[in-house]
Amino acid sequence: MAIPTKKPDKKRRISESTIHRLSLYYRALTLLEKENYETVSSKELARREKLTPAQVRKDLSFFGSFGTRGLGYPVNELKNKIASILGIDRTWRVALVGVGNIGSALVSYKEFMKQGFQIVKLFDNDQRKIGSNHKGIIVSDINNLEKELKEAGIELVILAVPATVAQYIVDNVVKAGVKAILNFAPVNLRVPDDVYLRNENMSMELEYLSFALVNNLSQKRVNEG
Amino acid sequence: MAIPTKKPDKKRRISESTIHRLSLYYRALTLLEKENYETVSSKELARREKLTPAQVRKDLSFFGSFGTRGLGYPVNELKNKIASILGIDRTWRVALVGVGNIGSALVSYKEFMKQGFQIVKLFDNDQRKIGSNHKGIIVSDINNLEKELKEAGIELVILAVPATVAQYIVDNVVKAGVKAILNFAPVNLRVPDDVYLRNENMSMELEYLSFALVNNLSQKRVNEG
DNA sequence: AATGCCATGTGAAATGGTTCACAAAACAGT
DNA sequence: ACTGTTTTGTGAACCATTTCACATGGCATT
Repeated sequence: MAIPTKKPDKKRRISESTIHRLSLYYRALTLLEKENYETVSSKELARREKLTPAQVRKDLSFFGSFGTRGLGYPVNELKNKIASILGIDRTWRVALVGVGNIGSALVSYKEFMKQGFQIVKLFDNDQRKIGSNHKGIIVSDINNLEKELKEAGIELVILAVPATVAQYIVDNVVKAGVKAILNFAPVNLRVPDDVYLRNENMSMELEYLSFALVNNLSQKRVNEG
Repeated sequence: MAIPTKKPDKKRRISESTIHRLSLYYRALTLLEKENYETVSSKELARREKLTPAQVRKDLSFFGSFGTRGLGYPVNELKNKIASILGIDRTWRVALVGVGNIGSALVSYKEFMKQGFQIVKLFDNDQRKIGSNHKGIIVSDINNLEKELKEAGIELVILAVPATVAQYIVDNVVKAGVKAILNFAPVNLRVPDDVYLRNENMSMELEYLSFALVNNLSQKRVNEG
């Protein structure tokens, strides 16, 4: 019997930071599970991801109450619950556009697969790449993007193309009805309000380190982005 | 004659978000420069990076006053000023550890070079990779890590190794006196207080998208992480 | 059944970040 | 020189997030 832990509160808006920390908790719990822990306290979870126990409890409390006072949280149960909240208790059909440096690396990136993100289509505009095989996937012609995204039932697109063509491709991805895009190009893309766009800017963290070095920061906070 | 725009205020702590936005401003200014703009308003800068004009002005005001009332900011001058704040008005000697999927991609990643991050050393533990040439750099044996990092005067290390060995390598990187590390492994690493560590977790943004899709978020904020 | 202990869940307080709103400054046109 | 227009720079107000602190609930032991 499933006991509803908390009535869903439509009013409360969950912050981006909280969601990012859920990813960290999920990672920590996966490890704890491997280490055969049955339960874990907010204190231990916090220690493992350099957070505070109060933060852990507050984050989880937005979604229900999963712990037992005096005992802590059941590792496996909490892990599953977080997976369900994040929507990674299923598989997502992902297409990757741009089989260059970054793109090729991402096809083989095992973390994606582990979390249910299955790359099932590849696209490029380079005739030498089109038709070639990457990890069992044949690279499609970018000109068939819209059609093939629809046919393959793609729900999520990863963009690893040069900044100059990114907007053009995004427009076509949107036309194909895809509602979630992860962009690696260092450019700010325009999408309609009903499409989720996130950017992964790998230079940004290097720049932060550079800033920290030249300014001799004492704060030193670990970013988990 | 250099006119000090503002007395350095040791009290004020600059937030991480502000620094990340400086990266965005820098990127926008680089483009504006190419488009031959001489000046730019906070309004236009904000529009280009999906921020508010007040935010742009506030961010910049932490570091001085660079604009002219009624006119806006001088594009080239502001760009240089931000580069100086971020510490990317120079080159950094970078080593990359782990020449696998991600590592190989990063060696060829042009954005790093553009911002002054020069990858000058590569390390791996795989005998088949040691000695091989990637973009003109010979891959060194991970066993010589500490010694070669020192010899090469490395200031910053990028870690692209499996999570299981990341801590061991970080310990050696720290021993070599490196004070800034960018970690791609999905694991929380321990470093001394005087070492800056940042994590690049590529699954995190995908998980955020997944969360957004299953929860039908209306907020939809672009993350520039 | 009662006691002691431990760790959650959560309002309230504190802190931190963003937006507002306007005075001040600079330029253009007359 | 004056007027109008524009846009900066910045305290103050507002809003969001984090931390605090403690009542509550559950387990274990006797």
